[in-house]
Amino acid sequence: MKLLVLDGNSILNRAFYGIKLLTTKDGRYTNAIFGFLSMYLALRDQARPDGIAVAFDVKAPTFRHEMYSGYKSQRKGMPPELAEQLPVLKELLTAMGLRVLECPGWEADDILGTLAYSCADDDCILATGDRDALQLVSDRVQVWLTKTRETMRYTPAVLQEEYGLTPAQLIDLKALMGDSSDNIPGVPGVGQKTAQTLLTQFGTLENLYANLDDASIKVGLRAKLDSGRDSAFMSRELGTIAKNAPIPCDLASYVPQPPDAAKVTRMMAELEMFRLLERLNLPPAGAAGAPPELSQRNFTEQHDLPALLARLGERVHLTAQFSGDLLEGLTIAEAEQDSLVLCGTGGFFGFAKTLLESPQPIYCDNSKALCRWALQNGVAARNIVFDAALAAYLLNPAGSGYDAARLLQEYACVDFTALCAKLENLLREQGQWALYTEVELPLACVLAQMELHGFAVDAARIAAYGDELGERLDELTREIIELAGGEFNLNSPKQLGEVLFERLGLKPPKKTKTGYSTSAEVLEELRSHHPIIGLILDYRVLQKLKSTYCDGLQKVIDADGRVRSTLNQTETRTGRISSSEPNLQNIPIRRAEGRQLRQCFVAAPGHKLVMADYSQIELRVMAAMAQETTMIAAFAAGEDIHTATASQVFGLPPFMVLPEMRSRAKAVNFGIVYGIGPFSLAKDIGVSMKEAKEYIDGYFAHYPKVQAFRQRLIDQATERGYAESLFGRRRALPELANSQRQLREFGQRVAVNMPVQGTAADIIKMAMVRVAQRLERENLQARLILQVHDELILEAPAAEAEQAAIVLREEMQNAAQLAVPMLVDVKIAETWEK
DNA sequence: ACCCTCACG
DNA sequence: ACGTACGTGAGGGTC
Repeated sequence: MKLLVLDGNSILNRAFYGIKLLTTKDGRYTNAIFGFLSMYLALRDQARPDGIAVAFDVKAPTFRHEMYSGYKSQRKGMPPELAEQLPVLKELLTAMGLRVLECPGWEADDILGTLAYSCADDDCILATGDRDALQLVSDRVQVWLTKTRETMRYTPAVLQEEYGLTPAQLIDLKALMGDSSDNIPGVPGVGQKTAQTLLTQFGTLENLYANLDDASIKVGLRAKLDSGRDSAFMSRELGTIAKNAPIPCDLASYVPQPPDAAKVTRMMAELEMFRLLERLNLPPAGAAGAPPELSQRNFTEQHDLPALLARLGERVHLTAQFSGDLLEGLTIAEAEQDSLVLCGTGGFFGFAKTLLESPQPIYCDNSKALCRWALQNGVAARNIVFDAALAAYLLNPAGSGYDAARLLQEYACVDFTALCAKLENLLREQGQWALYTEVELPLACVLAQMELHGFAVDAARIAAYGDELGERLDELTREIIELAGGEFNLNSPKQLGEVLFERLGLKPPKKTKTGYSTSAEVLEELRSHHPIIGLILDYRVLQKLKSTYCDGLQKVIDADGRVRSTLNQTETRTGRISSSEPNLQNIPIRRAEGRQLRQCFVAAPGHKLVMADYSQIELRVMAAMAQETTMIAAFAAGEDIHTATASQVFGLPPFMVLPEMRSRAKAVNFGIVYGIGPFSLAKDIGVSMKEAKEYIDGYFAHYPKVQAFRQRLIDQATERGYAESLFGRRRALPELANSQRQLREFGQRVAVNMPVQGTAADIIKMAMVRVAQRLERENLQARLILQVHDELILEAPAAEAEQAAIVLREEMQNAAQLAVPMLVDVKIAETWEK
């Protein structure tokens, strides 16, 4: 049998802090209960257990308090908003027929441990938000670590991969590190990295201490370990989860009882959780009908593919289920019928390959993931003709998610086949079909290839730079604390604000919603008032570089020395691509200190980076769309557009434009695209609002078509309810009809900005598709590896670099024919910095 | 989750 | 009186 055990307190806590505080009409807090139940339902559906137990802590002291008087002594009680939800949840779970376990003198952890231990011949899943439970993992026991967004499933193999340790060694790991939240002492100054290395080398705490004189342990570390010996062993005892809590170990007694439907319904109605009530499969409380769902038949055995394909007819509609890079299942939809779910059992790979390579057009819901899988597995998936997520994104880029289940509800379709048909019709009706088939759909496969290819990094150099920053930060921290006259956490804006504006008595120039602002802008104003300010500004810069870039990047370097970002195609409201985990679109460049990081992004041995960026793409797009002849002429003549603008606005010939004038004109040029006003322009370039207004007026006087264009965009968007790029990308703008002036004005700025930013996004996307196609056509080895909004980076064998540069330039310049030339700067180098 | 801050285009 | 320039993602702190 399979047992699911939930760590009630841990999951409730996650839910409470992970979800915004909500109250019912009569003022009862429900967020934690809601979050808990959502998580429970998700866990139940994924685990499909036979038995379920929910374990809670009780307030009474435990055996750990007897062992160690300081144990959790500083722990704060739970906030009242959470405390009031706890008894309600327990009552509800009991009414649902679930076994709620509490055991005075024992923590919920120990109940988990005991049940896991009881499952000698059964499968057990422990669901908790607490990493401590990982020590319980075994061949039969999985720990599902619930984070707010996702659940990580831990098996011994996953543990080995992540920590390089066995479950039992995790106890020793914690013993060395200590646990400040439990107030458990470890060896002071030993961090996770050090502890991991020691345990990998020595296996256990005992063995480590038996070999403390081993030459591989540095002197300082040895002294730390030696003086922390008692703490470490004490900590291990406290951190070991018990397996003998006095609870029933008869697993059959955990099979859920029939729920008290009336009581559950009443309680859930009082908590105003009607949707969740439906998901519990109890009689509904009177409200709303259930959303349409795919009903499914499960097929785990191998199938007769030709017969299936024949039955499906011309088109194959499928949704794919991935677990990381692993294709776990394919759900094949048949119109007006139940869907077929095929899972990864024997013969599944061959089945999936044949299906994806079959000549029938494939309609899917995540073509990028499918392309990735195909590329990784030597499968030629050339027939993907439709991606529901991409279609829905083009129809509405402001959606909160584009998975098939969500879209089925949103578009009120009975099955995936119907959904695809509906989305296709809408795209055609709205004139977005070309953008869809010629840009977004082929781009998905290009992005898949880019994600897989990754960007090579010089790991040693990142590490060395991180260390250097660490030393400089330590030094700065010392100086700042000394000037501040006492310890505080200078990563905390709240504490920093208190130090600056209360302890040191500086005048706060600006407040945020929640307190004093300590942004760089504010600090810059205060720079001359106290020597600490300059140091804090320096600290901020270095801290950002170290934490986000040095430390952050090092965490995600793959074994082959490359970083692989996720390139999100359905994320932004303007049509841009975004990059995450890691974000490679915001690697520093503007300051010298940050630019060093770009030197860490390199071409693989024997290769070169070929980098190209569009010069002023958004301004060119705007000039072309506005048909502003003066500006178009300046671009056509190859003039420096900021100097040309300054020359217009200041009424001087270009050679008389001073650097100051050019930089002001540049600020106006940028600002115009964002719908800037005098206030912000004044702030940006440090002039009076009056002067800023004169610049803007002067700008429009010399570029009247730009002003007319802006007005036209606003009028059109207001009339139609959406803004639109040159190639038909849309963004709905309900803000334009809002009664609040502030929101309306925001809508107007977006109505101007989106068509410009969106058109630029369209163009570089077209370029990416063209580049990828041409590289393939010309049998070049060069590959796209990154896009940064107006920049494309290729990695090419050194011998191919020149040719790749030509391809890149031509395809980018010719991606779209506008009334202005698209100028592209191309560079070939070893690193991203040059 | 949300805020603040800051990195990029 | 209030807010005031678009689009992102990540880290750290706090609730």
